[in-house]
Amino acid sequence: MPHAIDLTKPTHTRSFRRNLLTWYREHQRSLPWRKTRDPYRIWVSEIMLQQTRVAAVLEHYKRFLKKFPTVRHLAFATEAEVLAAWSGLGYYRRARMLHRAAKLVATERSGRVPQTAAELRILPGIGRYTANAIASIAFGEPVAVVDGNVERVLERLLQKKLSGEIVWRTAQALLDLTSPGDFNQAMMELGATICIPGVPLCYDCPIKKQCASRGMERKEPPIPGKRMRRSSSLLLVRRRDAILLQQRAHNERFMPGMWELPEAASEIAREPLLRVKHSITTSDWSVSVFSGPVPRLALKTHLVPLAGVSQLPITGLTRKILRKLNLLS
DNA sequence: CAAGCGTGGCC
DNA sequence: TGGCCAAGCTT
Repeated sequence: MPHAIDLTKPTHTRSFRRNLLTWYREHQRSLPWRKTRDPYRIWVSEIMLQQTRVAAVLEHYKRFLKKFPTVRHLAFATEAEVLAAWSGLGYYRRARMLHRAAKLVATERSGRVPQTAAELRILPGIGRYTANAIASIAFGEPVAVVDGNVERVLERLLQKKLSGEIVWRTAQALLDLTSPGDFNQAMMELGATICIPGVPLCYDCPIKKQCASRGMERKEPPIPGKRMRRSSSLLLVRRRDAILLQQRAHNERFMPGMWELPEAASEIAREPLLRVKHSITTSDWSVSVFSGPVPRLALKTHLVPLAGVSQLPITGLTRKILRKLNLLS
């Protein structure tokens, strides 16, 4: 009968680290941010990966770094350029804060990215997780990370709820001090590919012998949150190779300054060009897109050449619609 | 500390 | 089809 891990026993923690790291080195996914130690590139990846799927990040990461290859390139870009490169990734506040932080690094640190978790933590958009991730992966600082994956892995491993500071202490106690970057990524990789939400794939788990809840079902707390269903009508105005876009006010709380299709009058009776479903944060939208004339009260609208649309920070919904209509690659 | 912030892919 | 997320941070 295998025994569950006891964090106070060095033989247990050693065995855990070895098994996890060996597994990680054999099974890790090949990802672009794992092929570099450039702190700026790792920083960008960590911000993009916040609450965002790897597949979605992959599409944007390469393009973003081609456009902004160094922290200085990013710092000297305009916010609109940065948001345009971020378009589709969501959580645009991340891009604004990354841009602000890059400006700080460029102007106050001669473009040198901070090399410790404590200094990284000061930059806008970098919290405890991100600071520790960059410091451990790029600089080998022995600081543990806790994200959704790590928390789930640890709670299953020890079969108990670990709240607040306790999770961080636990992660730190397990951390491999000689390869903190690989260890942190290994914990997250395990959570993302083996110790997944719902039913975990324990058969393939490298540390199952030490896991207290191995193979046991756990009931995830059901979240009641029901999203609101709403509908809207948008207008597609096309003049030769240009379309009409409208910029959201800069003082909007939600996606300020970003570009989208103007609203159509609600009483349009014709059939829409297109219907799309779109979910954002708290609402599920059913959107109808009509072709039509320039609306009378169109504030802050501009006729934008199709070739220039990709340079603008457009919302994800706008991107989705224009792609469906083959107006955007 | 809970709420708010976006999106596209998956089962 | 549609509910459920995914390498968090800020307020």
